[in-house]
Amino acid sequence: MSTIVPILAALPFFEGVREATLERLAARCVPREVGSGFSLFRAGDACGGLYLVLDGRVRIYRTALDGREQTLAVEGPGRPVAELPLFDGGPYPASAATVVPSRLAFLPRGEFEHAFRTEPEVASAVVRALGARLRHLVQLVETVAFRDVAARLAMHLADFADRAGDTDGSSVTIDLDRTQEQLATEIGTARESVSRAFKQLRKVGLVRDQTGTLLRVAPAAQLRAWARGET
Amino acid sequence: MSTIVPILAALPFFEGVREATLERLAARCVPREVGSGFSLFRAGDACGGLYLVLDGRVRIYRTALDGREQTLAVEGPGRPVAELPLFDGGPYPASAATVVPSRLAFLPRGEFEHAFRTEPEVASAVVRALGARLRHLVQLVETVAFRDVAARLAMHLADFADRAGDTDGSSVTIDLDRTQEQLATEIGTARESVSRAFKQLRKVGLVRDQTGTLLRVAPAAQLRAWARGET
DNA sequence: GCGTCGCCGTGACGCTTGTCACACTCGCCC
DNA sequence: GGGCGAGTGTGACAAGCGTCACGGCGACGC
Repeated sequence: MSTIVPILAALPFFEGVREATLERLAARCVPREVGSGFSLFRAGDACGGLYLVLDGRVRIYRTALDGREQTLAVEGPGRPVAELPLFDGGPYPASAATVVPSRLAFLPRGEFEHAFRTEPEVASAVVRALGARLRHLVQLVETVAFRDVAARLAMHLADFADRAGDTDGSSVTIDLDRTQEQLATEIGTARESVSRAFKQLRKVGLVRDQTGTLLRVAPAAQLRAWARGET
Repeated sequence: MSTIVPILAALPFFEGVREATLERLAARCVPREVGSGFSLFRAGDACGGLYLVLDGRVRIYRTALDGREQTLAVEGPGRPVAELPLFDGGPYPASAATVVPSRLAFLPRGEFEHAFRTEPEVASAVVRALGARLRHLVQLVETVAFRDVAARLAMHLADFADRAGDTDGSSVTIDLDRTQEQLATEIGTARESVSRAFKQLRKVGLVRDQTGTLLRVAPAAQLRAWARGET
C-alpha cells in the first residue's frame, strides 16, 4: 500500500480513475526529490516516461543558440510534464528543469501506455491536458507575435491573479516568487525590459504596490483588457 | 453507400478505423463546397463539430485588434481542422478560412464524440493529431520569439521543400502558390519585410531562382541550418 | 494601345527592444 | 560597520522591423 496512491488520486490528471489502476500505477512510480535547477530532460531527448509534479515548480522552455530562453509553461503541484511525446514516440519538444526544490514522480512509459489503453478516464484526461496545453500555446503565440513587453507582462500577471491571487477590495495581492530575470524568460524578453514594463504598469495604476516578492495589482480582467489594447 | 467513405478512409486521421464506423460517420457528414476566403469560424465561436479538408487549403489564424494576423497553420487535403475544442467543450481558439476554393466535410460534434468513445483507433488518431499540432506550435513559438524575419522565411521555405519539393540536383523546386502578402501573415510579419528577406536569401544563395510562383531553393536541411544561425 | 489593378522592390523614418554600462538598495556575513 | 553579492532602476545606443510612400512591371479588358 503505497503512500503515493492518495497523491495520484488527487491529481486532476487521474480524476475518476479506478483505485485498482491507481495502485498499479503507484507501484511503478519512481518518486524523486531534487534540488533547484535540476534538469529533467532537454529538448530532443528521447522520452522515457511521464513526470508528475508532486511539489515544487518545473519550468518548460526552449533555448536559442545564443542562450536566450523562452519558457512555454511553468507547472506546479498536480500537473503532468511531458505527456505529449509518450504517444507519438517522438523526442521531447522542449527542455524542463526545476526552479525550486521539488518532489517529482516518474512513471515509466510502458505503464502509462497500458493505463491509457485500458482506462477510458485516463485517455480523456490526456486529451484534455493536451487540449489545455494547445490553448495555452495558441495564446502564447499571439502574445509573443502581437503584444509589446508591457502587455505581455500584464497578461502574465493576470494569470497569476487568477491562480494564486488574494482579492482584497478592488486589488489582488499575489506572491510572484520570481526575480525579474525569471519573469523575463517567461515572457520572452530581457530583464531590463521587465523593469521598464513594471514602471509603465505602475504609472497606469495596474500595479499598485511592490514589496519584496509580493504585489498588489488590478483584477485580472482589468489587466487583460489593458493588454488587449483597450487602454 | 456514400461516396465519402473512401475519402474518409484515406484520411490519415481515420486510419485503421472499421468500415462500419466509417460508413456511419460518412452518413452524417455534411459535404460543402466553398469559394476562396470563406470563413469557417472565428476565434471564440462555440464549436459545433469537426471540419475535414477534402480538397483545397484552409488557413488557421489569430487576428489582433489592429488587423494584423498570425497564421498558426495551413491545412491541406486530408487534414482535420479544429479537432481541439470538440473535447474540452471550449470555444475555437483561432479563426479559420479558406485561401482557395475548397471542398470540406463537416462532422457534427455528437457523431464524432461517439466515434471517439467507441473506437480506440479514433482516440489514438486524435491524440496523435493534437500532438502534432502541439509540436508545430512549440516550433512556431520558438521561431517567432527568437528568429528574425529572414530566418523565419527560410524555415518556412524548408517546410515547403519537405512537403512539396521536387529535388533536382542540389536544388529543390517548389511551387509556393502564395503572394508575399500571404507569406507575411504566415510568418507573422509585414509584406515589405518578406520582400527584403527574399533579397537576403538570394544574396546568400539559399534562394536561387524566382519565376512567377515557382522557386528554386537550397535543400531543406541547408535552409534550416542557416535559420538556426549556422551561417 | 492604354488605363487599371494586383503584386513586388526599395527608400525613409520612427518606434520598440535588446544590449551595455552603471548606480542604488537591501540582506547577509565576517 | 564595512564589504559583498543579488536584485533592481535607468540612461544611451544600435539593430530590427513596421509603416508610409512611391515607382516598376506584367496581366487583363476595352
